[in-house]
Amino acid sequence: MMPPPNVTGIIHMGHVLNNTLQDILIRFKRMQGYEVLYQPGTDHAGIATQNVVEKELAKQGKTRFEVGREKFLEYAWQWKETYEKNILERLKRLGVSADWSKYKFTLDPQMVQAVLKAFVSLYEDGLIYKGLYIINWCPRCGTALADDEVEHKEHTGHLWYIRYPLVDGDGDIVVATTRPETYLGDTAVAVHPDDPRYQKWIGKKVRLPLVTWTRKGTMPDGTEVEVPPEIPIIADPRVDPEFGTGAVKVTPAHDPNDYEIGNEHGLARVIMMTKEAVTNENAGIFKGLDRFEARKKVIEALEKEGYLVKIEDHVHAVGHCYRCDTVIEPYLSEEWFVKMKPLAEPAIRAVREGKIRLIPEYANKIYFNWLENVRDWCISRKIWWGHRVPIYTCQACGHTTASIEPVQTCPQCGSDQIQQDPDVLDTWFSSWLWPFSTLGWPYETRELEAFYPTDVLITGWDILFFWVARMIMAGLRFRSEIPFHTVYLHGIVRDEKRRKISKSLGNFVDPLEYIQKYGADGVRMGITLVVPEGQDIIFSEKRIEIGRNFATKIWNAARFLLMNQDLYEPGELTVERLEDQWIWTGLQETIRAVTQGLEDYDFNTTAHRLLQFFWHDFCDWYIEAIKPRLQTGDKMAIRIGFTVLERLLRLLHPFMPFVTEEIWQKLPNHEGETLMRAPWPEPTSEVFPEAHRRFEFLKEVVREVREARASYRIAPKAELPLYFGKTEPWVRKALPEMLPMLRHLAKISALKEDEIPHPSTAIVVEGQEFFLPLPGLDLEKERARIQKEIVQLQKHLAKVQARLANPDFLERAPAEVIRKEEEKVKTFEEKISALQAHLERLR
RNA sequence: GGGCGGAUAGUUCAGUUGGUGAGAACGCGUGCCUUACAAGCACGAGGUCGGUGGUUCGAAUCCGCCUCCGCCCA
Repeated sequence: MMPPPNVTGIIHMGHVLNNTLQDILIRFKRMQGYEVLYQPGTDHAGIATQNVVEKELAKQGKTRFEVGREKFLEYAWQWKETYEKNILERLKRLGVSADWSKYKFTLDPQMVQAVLKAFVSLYEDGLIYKGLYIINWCPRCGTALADDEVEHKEHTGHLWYIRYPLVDGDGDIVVATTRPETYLGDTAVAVHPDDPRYQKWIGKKVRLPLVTWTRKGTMPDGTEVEVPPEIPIIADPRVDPEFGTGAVKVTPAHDPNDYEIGNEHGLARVIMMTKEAVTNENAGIFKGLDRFEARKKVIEALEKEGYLVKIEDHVHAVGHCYRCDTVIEPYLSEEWFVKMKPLAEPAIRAVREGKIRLIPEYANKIYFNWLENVRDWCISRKIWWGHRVPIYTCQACGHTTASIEPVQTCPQCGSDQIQQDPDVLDTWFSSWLWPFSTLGWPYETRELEAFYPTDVLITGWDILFFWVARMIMAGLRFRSEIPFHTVYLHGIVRDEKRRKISKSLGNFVDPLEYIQKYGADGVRMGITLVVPEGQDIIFSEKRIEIGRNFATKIWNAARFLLMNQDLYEPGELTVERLEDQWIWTGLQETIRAVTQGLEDYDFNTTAHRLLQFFWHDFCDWYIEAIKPRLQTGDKMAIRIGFTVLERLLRLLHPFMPFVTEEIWQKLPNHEGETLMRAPWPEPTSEVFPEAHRRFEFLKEVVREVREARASYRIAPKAELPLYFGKTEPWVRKALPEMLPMLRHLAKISALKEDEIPHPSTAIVVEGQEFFLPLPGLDLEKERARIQKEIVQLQKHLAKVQARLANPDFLERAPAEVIRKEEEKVKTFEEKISALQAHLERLR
């Protein structure tokens, strides 16, 4: 199931990451033979889309109110068509193998039915209610936001200390506030009940400075009242005595905390600004000012009249609209809410009981922490683009109905004066139904039967609460079943400076550009190679360069083998030679590890493992090792080469579908029509651990020879003989067979026995001794080098010996560990004595 | 204020249940156009594993405290 991108805009690297991971899983499962459904779609993104369309209109000098609701929605649909095309094109270019015939948009007629059904059902169950509450109001978007749509940012502001004179008698009380302008809406001053400083003040009254007019307010029970400038001092335990002076102003209509306090103490709510954040009648002489302007004017006036005691710098969190970044105004407004407690409990249980697994595991804690403290969900938005609230109110008798079908006549009084609620629903109110609405719900379809519950959700951390938690609630509520058994959460894609990607920062790059420059495979592999589990991704173009380079490497390796295609004849594999047994064994391990890695959602490690094996085992060693055989027309070498390549292409296909398919089509030994549907490889039991070990030994010898050649500046093309020193019989038997390989890989001309060349350098691998003759060797330098190495080895040896000399270690460490340590001693000692012997020889 | 992460090579990150002589990629240095690949090949340099105390025969790994960074919720 694809998390639907917002149809508002263009997709970015976050979507690329998200869809790449999903597609890897989908292709993997498809090759394993499962019937897979990769369900695509897009989201109408209410506020976001409304914003961009409004901006478009503004360019033409119009507002949405001038064009009207119907016309505005036409514009919005046009917008959707354009961007939808744009998004789908990019996903397809990335190679996303979704079932495009099942594409859904959250405002499709059937999706609308789903929303209506969900709303009415919750309403009838008493879980949806309307109320006048403090909500987060975005004055720019002109709508309420849910709590989690507000972004809190640290902001260095001020703490203003204002003096409120006592009504009876002398003296005054000083309150500290971060939002002085709202004092015009104050209806009390509160102190902590135990605060000794203010005991005698409780119950008295103070007068709001400069306020000479009567303000209009509403009591918690709804009755309208006139509020005088004289306000009471009350005691409430919510007041923090440490904050400011310990006395705070109470503004129930403009602060969520004060709202609570006001309810408890029966305080009036005085709204002092409009929904556009401009001061209203209640602001008296300050009426008609923008909120920030009002703050300035209020401060000026208070200071002039001597009511301002002092100003301090103060850092505090300020809420911002997550869509337009405007400062949020806590505001009293009539909105629709969903009761969350009854929905949250089953959702908590599903995860706690392990029915749903969150990856990474620590996401559980965050999930529980949020759900256990969840607050009711404000779902109405005062915008037009979205699912309209299906509430119908009779203008005649006031009866309200929630209905799926439009209501024409009032079921109570029969009047046809019916008005539908003008608000639309929060976008997430449609997306939380996504796992089953995309399968046809509220209708019982074949898809719903076959694919619900779904299996895996892959999505970003940032929408764990917005979306994931709510989908779990909705699934359990409306389908009585969890929506998916696994949720994989990935991080946010950031730039090199760890900033979020956004157009306004100028660090946004259209993924299409990357795809054009590095190929879809390069982009996919590049991002997979850098995605850590659960953490943010630091992305830079360099990363996909690696993916692109790997794709090129695959292509070149395949090209090389195909160059030798003439040698190929189909037939049984005879895996006999050391290098063949080595690569074959490695392949089986790789198949096992990749399969397991994908089963475990370990994308990053698996991608690295594949790259490592293909590039640094298959290309760097195996292909190089068989080159001499190919020159002599060895048919088994090419047969095994193609077989290994063919298996690797299958393993790589989920990650890099394009190159792998292209090469696979060219291979002489592929079976079937398309790699996409080729069966996933199974490891065979035929492995050769002993051969594997010996080839690793050979590699080490080659590396040591190369190192010696490099450090003594032997001409790259000059061939040297390699002399056996003290070696075990198998080495003397195996290496002559390997001579063509040694010649090709290490420029060894011949293997010689039973004599030690002089001067020469010693090579000791696993206790086996070799000598490389170096005619012009600087004996002094060489001795110094060997001496240095001996000292190093002795240091390590001493450490291990000390460990073995410790009786506690011998007594308590497991036998296996002790054995390993003893082996180390042997290896070190062997190497040291070999080097010392060589040192003698160089005298 | 509450919750959750992170700190390992110049950079981005791996390091399974404690048993390593601490790894990779990029970057850096040196040498190579070796008839698949310079988007490449070979070789190399580079780390007191944030600090501190503890548990242990043994700690990058487990526990306590501290410092710094990030995220989420109030």
